[in-house]
Amino acid sequence: MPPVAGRPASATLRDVARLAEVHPGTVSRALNPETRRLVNEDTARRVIEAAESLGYRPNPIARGLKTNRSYTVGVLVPDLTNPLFPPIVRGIQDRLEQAGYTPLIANTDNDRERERNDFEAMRARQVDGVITATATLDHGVLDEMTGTGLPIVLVNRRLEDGGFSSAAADDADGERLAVLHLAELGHTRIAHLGGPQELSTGRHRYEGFVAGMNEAGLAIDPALVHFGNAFTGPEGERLCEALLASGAAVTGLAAGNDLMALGCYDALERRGLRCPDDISVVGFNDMPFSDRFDPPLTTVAIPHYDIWAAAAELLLERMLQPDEPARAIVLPPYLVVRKSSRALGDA
Amino acid sequence: MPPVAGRPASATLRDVARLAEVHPGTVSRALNPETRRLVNEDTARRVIEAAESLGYRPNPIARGLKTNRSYTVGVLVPDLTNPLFPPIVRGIQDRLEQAGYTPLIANTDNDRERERNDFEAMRARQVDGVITATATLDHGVLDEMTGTGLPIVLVNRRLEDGGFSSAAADDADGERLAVLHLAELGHTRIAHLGGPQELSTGRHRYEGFVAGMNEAGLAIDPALVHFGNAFTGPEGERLCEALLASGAAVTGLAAGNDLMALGCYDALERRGLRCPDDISVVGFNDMPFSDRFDPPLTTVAIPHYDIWAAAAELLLERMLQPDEPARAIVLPPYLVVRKSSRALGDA
DNA sequence: TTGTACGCGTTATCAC
DNA sequence: GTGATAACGCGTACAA
Repeated sequence: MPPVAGRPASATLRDVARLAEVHPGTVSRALNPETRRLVNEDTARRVIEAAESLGYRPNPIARGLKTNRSYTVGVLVPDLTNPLFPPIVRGIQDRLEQAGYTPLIANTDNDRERERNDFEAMRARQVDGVITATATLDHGVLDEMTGTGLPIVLVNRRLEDGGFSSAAADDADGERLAVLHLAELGHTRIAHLGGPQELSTGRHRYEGFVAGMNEAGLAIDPALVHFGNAFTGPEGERLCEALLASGAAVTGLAAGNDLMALGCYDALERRGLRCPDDISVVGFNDMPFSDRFDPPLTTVAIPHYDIWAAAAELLLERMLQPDEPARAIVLPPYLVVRKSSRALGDA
Repeated sequence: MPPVAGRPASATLRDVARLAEVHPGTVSRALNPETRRLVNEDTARRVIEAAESLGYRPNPIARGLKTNRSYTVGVLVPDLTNPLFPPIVRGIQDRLEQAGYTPLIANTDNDRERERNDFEAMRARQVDGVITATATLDHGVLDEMTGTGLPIVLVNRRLEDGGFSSAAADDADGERLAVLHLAELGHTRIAHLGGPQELSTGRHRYEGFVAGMNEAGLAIDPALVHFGNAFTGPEGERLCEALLASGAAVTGLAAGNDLMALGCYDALERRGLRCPDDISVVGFNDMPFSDRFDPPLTTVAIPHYDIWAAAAELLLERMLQPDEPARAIVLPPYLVVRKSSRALGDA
């Protein structure tokens, strides 16, 4: 024996059987709601009482060995410290727990290698399904995932081809709302400092930007459109810095997300510009505390909790009926106007 | 068979054995680093090759059934959406994963019932240990936990009696720093709007407040000391509101934590008072984005990541050597001065 | 050095 | 309606 401690022994099916004076098989049937009807009511009651008096808890490990299911699902998140994700994890957890599943959460750190590792670790833990929101996910990893035959649900990103179920906000429509908001305020020189275009999120928001500009009858100046390598504050700062340095005339800024918008705040401040007096900024996500920033951020809100509840729902669906076709759920975003945007010339 | 899908069949020990033309037992030995020395080098190599070619992954479920260990640890967190916790979860995860453990994370929502449920669910999943930071944890639940014999580590709270290991910041010293900072700025009418006194966190911070006041040679006015029922924004707002309504003269405010400080901002604003012009506010925790608030919050920072890394370390310790005495690790906090505090009369 | 055999706790499939 | 038995995948005494 290695010098490691096991867990304290706890009551097993057999212990209950002994106490109730029935066969272990009967105990199994009596305790499982699915099969309880197969057993005499009195016997069942006796078994249940015995189980309770012993504080019996079925061992999911043993059960999993037999049923080939772990009642565990993996949740891949790029970065838990991004305030965007915790509410999300909550949504998933709430729904899954109530269906008897336990989520296994992993930070991929937007690192491909870690992503692959985490996925493998989850497979090894016999997860029954995976929900993933990792950003760097390329087709390589996804193909690998598909190959495993595991039910998988994508969150916040959609794949046109693959047979993945997905739950996401309508990013394009959200960005469109942001642009129209700026246009209504009289802005015409509107920039888009977006996220990576390899990500559906980044691409759709850019498409929404284009759509909004067209709808408002505004021309898109290529000099005002730039894409970052990540949806982070530093990237937003870098992009904004470059934009300002270029001397381009800008009065409105549609950032890829709230973190990038925050980065823009920093760049503006460094240049002695003020938001919204000199430049209006609109974010995306309505992340927690965005109402607390200085100035409070005008942003596009998306129903995070709902998205993840939907993702959990989709996963349950696919785990129960793997042969049904994949579904894509798209939820509507909405604009939250705060103090980082104001009418042009309204200083 | 119920209408549920199992996981796709994957290679088992036996498959590897067949391919390598040895007995399954030999495969087990060859693949386990601990026992590899018992097997012929050539055979081992053949086995390993076979395993790789089949993409074999040992089934932790089966392994756990045998070894009575799951290589899984539970992490109980009060509220993942409090930005305080995610970095923390990261710290734990990083350390545990590198030791081969997978964390099982649960939100207790500061709800006793949920807390108990989550703990039970973890026990059922055969976790090898538990790290808990839940606030409402009373002795009842803790006793129950002790009764199970599971290795348990407390985070951010210490229990004088129980034989629990714990990792926490020196809350008292932190609050002392906050008070001394205000005193140095010339404030003499300093209030403490603290958290629940049933929690060691709340109590220690109050003690630190008292210590700091004494050290600064200031009198403590009971009318300026109030405790909330929770470490939340609304509670901070309620307390501050009441304090202001009482007409007490105050110029400095030491809040129970950053969230409560934020609540104070709201109460001040509603009364037409300005921070720091009229009242200086100091928070606790230096939670993410506290530098982004309006005004940026002066607060006591604690080494979150370190605390949780330490917690992970302690848990590993206790899992490997359950008979060693429990240890309490206390880490030093430090002050982060921003714009929510200023010298008295310096408006 | 390797094979054998059993058991971990549970469920499924038979009999009875 | 219930009992007996095998099997899930792996680890490990014990025998060879």
